[in-house]
Amino acid sequence: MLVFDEAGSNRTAVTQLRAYLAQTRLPEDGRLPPERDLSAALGVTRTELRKALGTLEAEGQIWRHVGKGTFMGNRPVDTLSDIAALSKRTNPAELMRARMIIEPEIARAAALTATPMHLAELRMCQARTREAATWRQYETWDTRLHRTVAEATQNTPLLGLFDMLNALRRAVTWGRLRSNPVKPEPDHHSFTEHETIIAAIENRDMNGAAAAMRTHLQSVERNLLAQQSSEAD
Amino acid sequence: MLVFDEAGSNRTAVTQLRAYLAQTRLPEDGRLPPERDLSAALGVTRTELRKALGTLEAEGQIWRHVGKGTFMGNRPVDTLSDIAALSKRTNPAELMRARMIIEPEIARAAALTATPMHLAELRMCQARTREAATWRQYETWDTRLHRTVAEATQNTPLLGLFDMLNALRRAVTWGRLRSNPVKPEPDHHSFTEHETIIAAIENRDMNGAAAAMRTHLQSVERNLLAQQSSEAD
DNA sequence: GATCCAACCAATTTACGATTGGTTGAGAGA
DNA sequence: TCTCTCAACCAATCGTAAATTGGTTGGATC
Repeated sequence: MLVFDEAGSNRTAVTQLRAYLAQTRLPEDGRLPPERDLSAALGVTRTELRKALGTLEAEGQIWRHVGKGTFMGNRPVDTLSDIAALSKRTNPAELMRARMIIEPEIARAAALTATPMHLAELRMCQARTREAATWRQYETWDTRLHRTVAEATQNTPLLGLFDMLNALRRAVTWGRLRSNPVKPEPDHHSFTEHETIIAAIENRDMNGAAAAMRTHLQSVERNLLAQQSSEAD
Repeated sequence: MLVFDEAGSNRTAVTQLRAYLAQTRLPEDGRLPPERDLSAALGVTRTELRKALGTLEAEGQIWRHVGKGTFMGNRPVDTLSDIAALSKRTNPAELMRARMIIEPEIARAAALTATPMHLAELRMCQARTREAATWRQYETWDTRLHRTVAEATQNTPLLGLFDMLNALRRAVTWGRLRSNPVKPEPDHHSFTEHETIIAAIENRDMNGAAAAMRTHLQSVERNLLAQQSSEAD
């Protein structure tokens, strides 16, 4: 089945179709008539018309979709920058992979651009997580710590991406119940890992910051898998 | 009208409602029964129930919306408007830095997960950019090429982040006019750079893909600085 | 005077038939 | 035997109408 061949018996159909598209005033959305109508209008069979449409589609001049119709121009991309829609089409594992890809790079950038003010806030957040009396408090300061890293990049779009990831995280793991109501243990893995991240940023160690963040997220992932109801980091 | 007062005659309703929420196993989305059903189930009048619901809503424990229903947890935020807000607080240079941080990592991930279908589409997009008769057509296929790389990661959240960056790009550079109306020259830097990126992904060369994407974006940035009205990539 | 109740309102979801591009298989025609 | 045609069918989508749901109102009830 070859759709690029215009030299075959469908040459007339393609030619007729091209002429039709050139002459006809299309509606605002660039939609052309249904195949059944169009084949009758051009006086060709639907099979022939579909071959011609296939040719034009391969050329990128039109695009088609079941139930929608056939349209002039390029196929529009279905953007999914909507949190709610996105959260329904993903899962915690996929989201974790995305974090593992993005957040180390944010930490790397932060190591380059963090100001003393950011470093002070990072230290403050770290202290608060250690002092936390409940998991709820811990999560609050942990979230702020991670966001401060993103703020330290001093890059507004990057911070926006981070916020989007965070919003997704809330939406995806929504409805969970934390099984462990007590506060985090003093030897919780996150404490030392946070320390490593902050130290690397202080030392302007970009590779170290990225690596430390990656290690941290891997620990979080392990915890997430081991204990489904807890995704603290 | 005071919704925080539990000492009034609606105390029983609030108490009953709290007991109901504690005992009942809610559906996955945290939606609780319609007011009419719930009032009957709890044996209280709808007016009373609505008072109690108002109390819990003021406490932030539930949220309601006409036509949707009543749900546990915090009202979800719509980050859709954030694009517009973000675009006002950033600039092309900052956005370019964010792309330089994110997109190489997307290319790296794509090198690992791209399917033959993705590779074929990448090749197709590349051919179309070379055939483009106008800058408009070129940009269309260039955008699709870059998005195909993001799709090749097969990671929904990552694709969402990429779309957000793209939406930002459109918003930030909105209103520009390309000064050069002719089509891209055959030796445009992007052609060979795209080739390098695609080849690296085909060879499963993760580091190569990331490096090639970084190199490409650096070229784009140079062009952006040299010729303000052109940000083709 | 407060509460209850029924009806109504507007936003949203659900249900269902019609439409549309895509596919299959029998039959005609060469 | 091979190709084309035609009709039917399939699944995704659209359009519309009915049902659902939180919010509001006004008279009835205690």
